[in-house]
Amino acid sequence: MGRRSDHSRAELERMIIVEGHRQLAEVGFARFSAREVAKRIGYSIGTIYNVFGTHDRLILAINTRTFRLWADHLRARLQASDGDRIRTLVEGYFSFARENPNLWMAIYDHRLPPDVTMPPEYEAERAELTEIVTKEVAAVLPQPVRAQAPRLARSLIATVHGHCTFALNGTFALMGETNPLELALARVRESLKPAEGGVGKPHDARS
Amino acid sequence: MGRRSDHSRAELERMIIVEGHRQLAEVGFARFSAREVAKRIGYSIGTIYNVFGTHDRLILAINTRTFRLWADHLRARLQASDGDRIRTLVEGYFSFARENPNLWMAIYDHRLPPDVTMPPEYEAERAELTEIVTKEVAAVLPQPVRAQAPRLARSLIATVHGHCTFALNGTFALMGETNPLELALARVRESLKPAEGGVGKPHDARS
DNA sequence: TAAAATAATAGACAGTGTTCATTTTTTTGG
DNA sequence: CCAAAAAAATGAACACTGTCTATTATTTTA
Repeated sequence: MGRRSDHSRAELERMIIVEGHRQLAEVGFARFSAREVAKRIGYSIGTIYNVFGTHDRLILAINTRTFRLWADHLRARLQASDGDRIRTLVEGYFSFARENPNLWMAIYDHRLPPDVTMPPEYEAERAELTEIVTKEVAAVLPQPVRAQAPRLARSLIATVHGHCTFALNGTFALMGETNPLELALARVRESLKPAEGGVGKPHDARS
Repeated sequence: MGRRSDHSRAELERMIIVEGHRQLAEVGFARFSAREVAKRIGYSIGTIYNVFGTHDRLILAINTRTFRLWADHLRARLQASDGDRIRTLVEGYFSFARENPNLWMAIYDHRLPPDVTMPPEYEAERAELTEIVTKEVAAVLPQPVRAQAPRLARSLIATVHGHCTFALNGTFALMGETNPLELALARVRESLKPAEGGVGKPHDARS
């Protein structure tokens, strides 16, 4: 068979990614199957490999989509924020992960072999996410230290990421921790404290 | 065949775990194969399943071993510490992960299905690791807030974990970060600062 | 309309985890 | 010492996986 109905190559690619996304969200990274994706959209396994070449590239494409949805999620939250944009950011990080656990975890479950290079869209989407955070961090830092915003943002992302990971994978539950989100926020607040309110100025750091 | 040479059941179990550990360290979680482990110790695949019952339980047993080695690593480092035990702890966390990337990552790569319960030794070994950190954090906290040591320790572990994850999986490299360890240590120092030196006392927080 | 290019197929291959009837070995009891 | 019971080990079979590729079908082009 050749081209079926009126799907262009780009449309087919999109179909596969969308269905793959649905699959991945449903069964998780470990049970994801390219064959099953093909079956569900009425194509054969060969087509998937004609389009994406390899399992890794398919996952990469799906994860790129997850990054975009995640960034959208954060932007929407920030737009509706009550003013405490740092809290909004941390809550947005957590809520996306909690609402899409399999998709979120898949981003970190997937370790690509050293011979596979990341597609530029993947890196771009990822960079955008970092940028969203960096912007907010910079806005909260006083002029003299604002230049350190990128590095501090990286560190705070890692901090929140660690807390979110432990929240989703059960580590915190094992430790007896019941409120990972507030814990993460407390850490972030600490790091921004000397900046947010100026040195010495009292600050309502909730625990 | 029945019992071969003089291996008791416990010895066989140990053989499998040791070889599995070696395998996992070599090829990583994604490429790990129970069949290969069996082959390498001169047994058939059936024996592995007679002993461990399932792939998940085998991984769990191997990861339990990793936890014990990790705790040993930290204890040894602490014993040889120059006095800055918090730094020693953070460095110990990172160095173990860096020296055993596949083993360390496998701990978090492995998501066990909800019907599988963790063996008690697994939880115990994990709790011990937490305890090591909690002890050091408590030692550094002043009396009035010492009761908060367990919760703060959990949070700091998550913080360091996040930084270590990004260091190993390439996220920090993508972000342009070249010194994840010092970044993590800076965050930990911040959280312990009001405690370590008392409020207002100057403190040598390196960045 | 014939030829070239493109798209899609599905069988084959080498793996995987898992199960289990069968065989081998060891232990036990008389 | 040897037969019967218990324990240990086997490996073929099953249903899956990712990957490759020769074949077939369709579309586009000239």
